[in-house]
Amino acid sequence: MSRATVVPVIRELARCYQAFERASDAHIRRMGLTPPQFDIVATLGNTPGMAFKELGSRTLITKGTLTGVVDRLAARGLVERAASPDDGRSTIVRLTAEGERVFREVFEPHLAFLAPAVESLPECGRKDLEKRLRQLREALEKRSDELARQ
Amino acid sequence: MSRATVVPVIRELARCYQAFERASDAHIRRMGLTPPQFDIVATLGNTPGMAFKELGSRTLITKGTLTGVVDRLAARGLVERAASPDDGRSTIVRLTAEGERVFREVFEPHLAFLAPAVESLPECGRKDLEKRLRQLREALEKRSDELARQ
DNA sequence: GGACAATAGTCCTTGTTAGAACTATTTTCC
DNA sequence: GGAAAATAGTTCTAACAAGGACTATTGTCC
Repeated sequence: MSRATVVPVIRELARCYQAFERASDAHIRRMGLTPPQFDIVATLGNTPGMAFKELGSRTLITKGTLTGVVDRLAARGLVERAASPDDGRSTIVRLTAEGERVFREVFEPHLAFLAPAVESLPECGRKDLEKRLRQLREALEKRSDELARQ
Repeated sequence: MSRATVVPVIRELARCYQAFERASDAHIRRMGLTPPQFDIVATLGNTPGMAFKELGSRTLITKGTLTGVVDRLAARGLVERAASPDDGRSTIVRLTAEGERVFREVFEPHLAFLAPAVESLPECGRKDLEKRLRQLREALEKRSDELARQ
């Protein structure tokens, strides 16, 4: 019974996200970054930097992965680590001047690249979509919680 | 101008998909498979097997990655390779008897696990969501094509 | 019918991913 | 104020991911 209901929604969700990823990733790679690297640079843009912990929770990149991504960005001179003044365990990550330059060069153009697709939906369609996606997300998060509690 | 329009939709899409992935992956891993392995087993279930090429295009796993995933499933005895009778270059992948058993044990229960989340949306909400996701996907695919053509 | 382009899989490299073990620091609480 | 719990990052392992080089076949077309 559940199959006929569940599969089409999940399939469209997965296909739509994968279409987004394919378009987005291809554009990002053309600009010389990997998708997680772009995510980090975009998150750090227009901020004074932030702790690993916060950067990870904003980008949904787990700490073990984040170390490596930040290492590669640091090796390219786009970000730097600094000791936190408040907490000796914590490390602040921030864009270098070169990182700021890349951010400016890459962030808005990427949104501009995606805009035509999003704007092809009518205004009310975008609002609908946002609302339904939020509902489904909340329901899925509840399933995760229930699984974790078992 | 584009930023205020584009970001919220993309954010909800990404968050919803990631919530799906988190829930789905956690459940799949509990059943002893990785997500790509589940994808392969689910795709091969109720079929006589198929070529690498087709399996890759159905699961959106690229050939280089697929070799490794199939290797690991074969090592666990869930799938097997067979020469194609039609084309000497082609290899057929199919479930073993054990793979069929795992498919039956894992596929429907996974849908049943996801069902409560999807069914928390009203019927009309699901239809709406599917429609909007399809529209957005088509527009995103167009962006990919336009990028590739440049 | 034989050179030559196209195709199917494998292998390799670089990067991402989660999660667990580990170290160093901080917080909590008796 | 000191032991114990919690927390922040790093390191490690196994797996996935894309894409390009490579091998073996098959198809094409003069």
